[in-house]
Amino acid sequence: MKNKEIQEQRMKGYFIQATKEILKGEGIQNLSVRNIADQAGYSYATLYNYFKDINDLLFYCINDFQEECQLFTEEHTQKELKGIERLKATVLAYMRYFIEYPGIFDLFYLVKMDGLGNKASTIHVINNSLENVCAYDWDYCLSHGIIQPAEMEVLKTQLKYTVTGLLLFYLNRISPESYPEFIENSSNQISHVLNSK
Amino acid sequence: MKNKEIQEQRMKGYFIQATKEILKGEGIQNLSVRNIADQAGYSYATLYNYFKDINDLLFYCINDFQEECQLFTEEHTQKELKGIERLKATVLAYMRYFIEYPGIFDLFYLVKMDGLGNKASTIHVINNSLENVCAYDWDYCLSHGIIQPAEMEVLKTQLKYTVTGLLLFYLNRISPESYPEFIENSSNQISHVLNSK
DNA sequence: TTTTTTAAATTAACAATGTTAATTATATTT
DNA sequence: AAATATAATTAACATTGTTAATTTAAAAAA
Repeated sequence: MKNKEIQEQRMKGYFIQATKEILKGEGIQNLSVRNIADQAGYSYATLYNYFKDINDLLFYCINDFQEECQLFTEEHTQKELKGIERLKATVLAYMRYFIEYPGIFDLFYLVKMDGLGNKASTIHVINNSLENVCAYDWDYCLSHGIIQPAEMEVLKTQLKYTVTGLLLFYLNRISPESYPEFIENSSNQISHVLNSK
Repeated sequence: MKNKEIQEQRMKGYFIQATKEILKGEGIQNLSVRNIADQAGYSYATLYNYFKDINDLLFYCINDFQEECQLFTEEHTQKELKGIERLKATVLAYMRYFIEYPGIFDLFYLVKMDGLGNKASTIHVINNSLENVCAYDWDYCLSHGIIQPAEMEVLKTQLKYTVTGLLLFYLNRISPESYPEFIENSSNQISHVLNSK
C-alpha cells in the first residue's frame, strides 16, 4: 500500500511542476486546466483524479514558491551586510523576485480564493511571506538592540503594506513607468520606512 | 445629427448604470456581458454596438466611481477637523468606501487591463485616486506650513502604498480577520506614516 | 496463462464566458 | 407605401472549469 502513495505523490508532482512552469513563464492569464495537463503530458480530466479543483493545485504552488523566494533572496543579498542595510537589501531582493515572475505575484496577492477549502494554512504563508523571508534580519536587529520589540511590529506591518503596494502599482497599474524609476522609488520608500528606526 | 448623439449617450448610460449596479452589488466575479445586458434590459450583443468590449465599459465606471468616492469621503469627514487630523479622517473614509464596495476595489486595483486601448487616462485616474480625494487636505497642510513640499511627496507616496496594501490584505487575504481589527490597524498605520510629519 | 476485477486515463458532454456573424425588427427616407 | 439604412436579437464559435461515460491498463484470481 506504500507504492500507491508514492505513485500518487509522483503524479501530483507532475501537475504541480507543470503549473509552476506556466505560472513563471506565461503567467496566470494563460493558465488553464488543459494547459497544465498538456505540459504534464496527461489529459485534462486526469488532473481531477489528483486535485479537487484548480485552486487545490495552486495551494501547493504557493508553498513551493515561498521556499524558492526565500532561497532567491538569500542568494541575492550580500552576506557582508548587516542590520538595517541587510534588511533593506533583503526586501529589495524580495521585490525583484516578483518582478522577475509577475505570475507569482498574481498568485500570491491577486487571485481570488473563494472556496474556503485548504485555504487557512496557505493564506498564512502569504500573510507572513515577507516577514519570513526577513526573519534573519529582524532577529539580528532585535538581538543587537537596533530596533525595539514594540516598534518592530509596526515596522514589519508598514513594510509589508508598502512593499505589496509598490509591486501592485508597478505590475498592475504601470506606475512608475520604467523599471529604474520603480527601483529608485522602492528604495526611497523602504529607506523612509526603516529610517524612522 | 444631434439626436443620434443624444440617443447613443443614453444607451451607453443604460449599460454603464447596469454595470455599476452589479459591481456594487454582486461584485466583479458575478459581472458578465449577459448579466449587464439583462440588467440594462437589452440583449447581450447589443452591448457591442456601443462598447468595443467589456473593458471599454469598465473604463467609464472607473471615472464615475472616482467621483462618487470623492463625494463619499467629503460627506463622511467632519468639517470641523483641520490639518493632519482631517487628512487622516479623509484617508479612513476613502478606505471605508472600498470596504463598502469591494467590487470597486477589484476594479480599481486588481483587474488586468491588458489591451492598451483607452487605458492611459483611466490608469491616471486610478494612480491619483487617493491623492485627488485628499487634495484639499494636502493643500491646507501646505499653505499652513504643516508639511514641507519636499516631504509631502514622500508622504503622499507612502500613504498611497500603505492604504492600498491594507485594503488588499483585508479584502483579498482576510488579514486581519475582523473589521474592528482592520480599522484599528489601519488607523495605527496611517498615524505612523503621518506622524513623521 | 487466461480470465476477472479494479483502478486509472481519456474522450464526450455541459454550462458559462466573451465575442462575431447572420438575421430579424424598427426607423428613416424617398 | 416602398425602399433603404439602422439597431437589436438570435445563432454560432471558441475557450474556460468541471463531471459523467467510456475505454485502456494494471492487479488479482482462476
